Amino acid sequence: MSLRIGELAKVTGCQVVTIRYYEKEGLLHRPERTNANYRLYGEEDVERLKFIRRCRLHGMNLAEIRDLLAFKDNPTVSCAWINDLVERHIADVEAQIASLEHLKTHLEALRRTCDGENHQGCGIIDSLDHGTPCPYCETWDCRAAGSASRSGHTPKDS
Amino acid sequence: MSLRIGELAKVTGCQVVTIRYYEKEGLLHRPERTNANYRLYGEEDVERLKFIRRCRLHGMNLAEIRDLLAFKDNPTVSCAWINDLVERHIADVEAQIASLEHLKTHLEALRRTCDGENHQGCGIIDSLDHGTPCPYCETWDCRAAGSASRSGHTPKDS
DNA sequence: CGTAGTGTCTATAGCGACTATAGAGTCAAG
DNA sequence: CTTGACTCTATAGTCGCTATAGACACTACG
Repeated sequence: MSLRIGELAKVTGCQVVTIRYYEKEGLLHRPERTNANYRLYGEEDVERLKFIRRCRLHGMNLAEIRDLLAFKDNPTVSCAWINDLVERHIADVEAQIASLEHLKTHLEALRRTCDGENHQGCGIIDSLDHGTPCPYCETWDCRAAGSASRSGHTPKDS
Repeated sequence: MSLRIGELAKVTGCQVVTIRYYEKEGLLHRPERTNANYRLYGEEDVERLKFIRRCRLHGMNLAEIRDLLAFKDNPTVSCAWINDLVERHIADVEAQIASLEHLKTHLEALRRTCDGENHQGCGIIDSLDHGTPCPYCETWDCRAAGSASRSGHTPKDS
């Protein structure tokens, strides 16, 4: 039961290029090759890749997944740090939610400042021009990138 | 009243390198220069940069901000698209929040699967190994990057 | 006058997790 | 023998910065 990379992609829902990328990053082992130099994967590889994808769905980054895989391959020490990892992720996710909730209230306030008729300039542009009424946000250390803040919502040096 | 780049950075809370980056990206105009080739900024530049930063805090990306600045510089057409833009951002933020809420429930379930004592292997690793009990997430099209999903939480090809 | 410290300049590379592209080789079916 | 689908490697691009290197400018101090 050997799969080529396209078949592995299909059964795991992962892109072919991403599989090669994971190999390059050391998350997946280097698989056997056919005579034509095609990669050949077995059941273990399928499970390993599924594990990786599940971790990604849980918001873990590749470095964390590398650590988890290393532990899985060789569970010598206590797994307490894995609990800590999950705890940190929960806290991080909570912070992101709070940040996004706050952003949402701002965007909703912004939307209400213009009726889209442009008879007297755009109310949204005006609001953006004159700052927000929220004292918290004036110093909001938000490094949002289209997807809003990662760093949370901490006021900085007032 | 002319500011050098470091002073502009200070009054706007923006990094010096970021200011230069915005100039390169065409968001800020090319400023005057001193004899020593130092950039010199005026009041207008301060306001323009503050506008940009406010937009970033509202989760807008640089392309969107470029459009907003172009409109501000030359508000000829209807501003209805700005309303649409804000609406889209609100929808996007809502989707992200929903996705993160869902992720949070998963992480909390995950945390409960291990007591950190490692007497019989790690429960968290086991859970990650065997998939999640949530049928929704099995096909979760989540492109999470540490900061969780951007693309939302849409089941794909069941 | 020299020098130390700070600020500025340009150009280039790195981050993370992919994604896209180019150009070549492999293989089965018609 | 050609077509098309698949695979290979290597490299560059995405986004919004951030970091680094090496050079120049300016002020203060001795």
